[in-house]
Amino acid sequence: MSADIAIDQLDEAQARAELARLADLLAQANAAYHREDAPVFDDAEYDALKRRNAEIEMRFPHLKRSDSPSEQVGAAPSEGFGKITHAVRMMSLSNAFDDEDVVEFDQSVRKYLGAPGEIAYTAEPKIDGLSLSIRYEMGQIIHAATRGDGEIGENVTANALTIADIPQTLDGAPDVLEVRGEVYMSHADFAALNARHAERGGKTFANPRNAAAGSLRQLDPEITHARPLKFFAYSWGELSAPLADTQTAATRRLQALGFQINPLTRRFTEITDLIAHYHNIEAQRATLGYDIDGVVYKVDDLALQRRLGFRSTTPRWAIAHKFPAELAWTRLEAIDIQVGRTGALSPVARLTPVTVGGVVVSNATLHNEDYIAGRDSKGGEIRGGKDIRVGDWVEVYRAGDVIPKIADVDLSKRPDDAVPFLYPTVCPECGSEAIREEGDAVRRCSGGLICPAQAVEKLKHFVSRGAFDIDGLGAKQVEQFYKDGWIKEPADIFTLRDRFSTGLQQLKNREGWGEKSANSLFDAIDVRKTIPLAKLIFALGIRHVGDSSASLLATTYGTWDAFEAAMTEAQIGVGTQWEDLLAVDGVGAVMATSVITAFHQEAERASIDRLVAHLTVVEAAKPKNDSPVSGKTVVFTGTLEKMTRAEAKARAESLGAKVSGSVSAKTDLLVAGPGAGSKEKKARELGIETLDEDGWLALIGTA
DNA sequence: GAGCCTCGAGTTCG
DNA sequence: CTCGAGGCTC
Repeated sequence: MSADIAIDQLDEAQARAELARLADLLAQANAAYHREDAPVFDDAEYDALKRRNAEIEMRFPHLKRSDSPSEQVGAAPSEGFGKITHAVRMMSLSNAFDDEDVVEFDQSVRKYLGAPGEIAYTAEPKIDGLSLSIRYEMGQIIHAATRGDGEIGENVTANALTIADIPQTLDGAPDVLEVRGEVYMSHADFAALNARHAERGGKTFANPRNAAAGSLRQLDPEITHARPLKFFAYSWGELSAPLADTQTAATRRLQALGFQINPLTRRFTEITDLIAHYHNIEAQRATLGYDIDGVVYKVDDLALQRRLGFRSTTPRWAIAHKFPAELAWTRLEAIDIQVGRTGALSPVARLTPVTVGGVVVSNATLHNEDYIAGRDSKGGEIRGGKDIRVGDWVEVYRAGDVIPKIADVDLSKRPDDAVPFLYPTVCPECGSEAIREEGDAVRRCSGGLICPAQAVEKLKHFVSRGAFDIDGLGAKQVEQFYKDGWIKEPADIFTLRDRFSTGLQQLKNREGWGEKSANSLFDAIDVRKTIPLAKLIFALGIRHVGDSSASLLATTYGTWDAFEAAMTEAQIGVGTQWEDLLAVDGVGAVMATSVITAFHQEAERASIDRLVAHLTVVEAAKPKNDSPVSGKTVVFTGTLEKMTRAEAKARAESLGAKVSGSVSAKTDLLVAGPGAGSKEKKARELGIETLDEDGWLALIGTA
């Protein structure tokens, strides 16, 4: 059989046939494995097939099949890359900008754990590349995904396979292992790559990070193969068995499996030592041979990491201590005012283009009125109280290496005729009065939907990701349609097809629009006529109601009819509807007022009604959580010995319980430690179930 | 009332 | 990514 032919003796036709055969076999094997019935092959056989497949692909990259087994999981990417949902979310890290932030980090860890004694931390350079998660099952690489938004990343398996630092098979790994780390390019390789490109007259990359990102996201793996990418492992996602008890041991284990671990990783028990190591690494920055942008500290003990857990997007047990940002001087040419969806006037600095941290910056945010004036919103000084004037020389940096901001003003170079910036009190877009509420940092246009800028921004929000997300109808198209007078409010989107049976002709005549694209736009719009309640509420763009609050409202009220009826009947500050709204955990008076107002203002309400008439709104599912405490209100009292309050609360909430501070008739369960007093007495009077700490831990299954 | 945490709304460039 | 502010806890 062809399986016996050595790979380097295969001709093209044989290779093609062999790849087809392997794809078929491995697909069967995967199906069997995932159904957990009798595996077709044992591990060693599977392993050998997978390796053979990869090796043939390596030799004949152009023969690689679209359904290649090396890219298993998820749909075959038809356009660009397929998506992969991370089994375990890829978190980001919170940042420390100075030594004091690091001390505070340590204090918050200790406070959360409650007098834990000595705590060891690891410190490692933060590589400036892009993060990658690589999944292995039974020692075989299954897929590799970029971080994406943390939940869903892009399938770059074929490209990851070409990186020498990424093993294709692992010996002695847990059955399921997701290895996480950073893909990067060394300075030397970056320079050589750019030199090669320049020679051929091609475009060069601005910095190693862009080169690494551009290389990993090549659609043709052969190109990626020719790019010298490297990989450091530092973390993991899903695991079928623990790697070790500590961060240090776990990364050593990854090293033993064949991954590169950064050699400057150390373990310390004193914060002063962490900070000393930070400065040590900083001193070596120029000679490392690759870009780093800080040092990451992690609690070493994985049991403590587990106890500390996560905030919404960041772990409590790690922090990135960033190096000071790169700075550059340039001239401020103008200050423009943009008007946002809520009417907020935001100033933007137009700069003489300047390179900062490897990219050319020509705009920078100026935040608000006070920032320009050199005051913070409480009247204190920022930037030494220097105001910013058009014509000034300003020092620019990229906050978080992303958003350009102004750090300083050089008064010695200020032109004699420079005058303080006069912040407009009238909306530059519609001429309505722009009002700054007492105690508010932003000035807002009072024009509402009369203001074209607000109307357009609201429409852009309506079609954005997370809201209606209509394929082919992005910010640009919305702007154009608004200018044409075809779409003035969200409801107009859903009558486009009908109203433009004649207009289609016009649409087709416009550049970039053929009959096909116009029809696919209309189809994409029709698809979204059925919309989940949460997305609809979010799409309305009510101030103070974002993604998360919209979901909250949706699950609280369940249906559009219930929500709409409640908001219509509700009165601000009084009545049962108001009380019900405020009883929702996470809704306060400000948000409640904002929502109710939207449903009571005539024009806005009419617009909402016109929109909803076109839609089928999908009921919001009640959050189902089958933990024994989900939906229960729990109160903790007395001294907890195995966990701190914050920890107990976070754990209970992650299981779907609501944690309250005081016992009332609504309380379902009291957890009382030693020293419990009046709360326990009250619970007894009310006949509320009471448990001690061990009873609670047993109940939630972590005794 | 202060202090945390989370969310919302703003922003840049490739 | 950051700032400001809303909401909740102590």
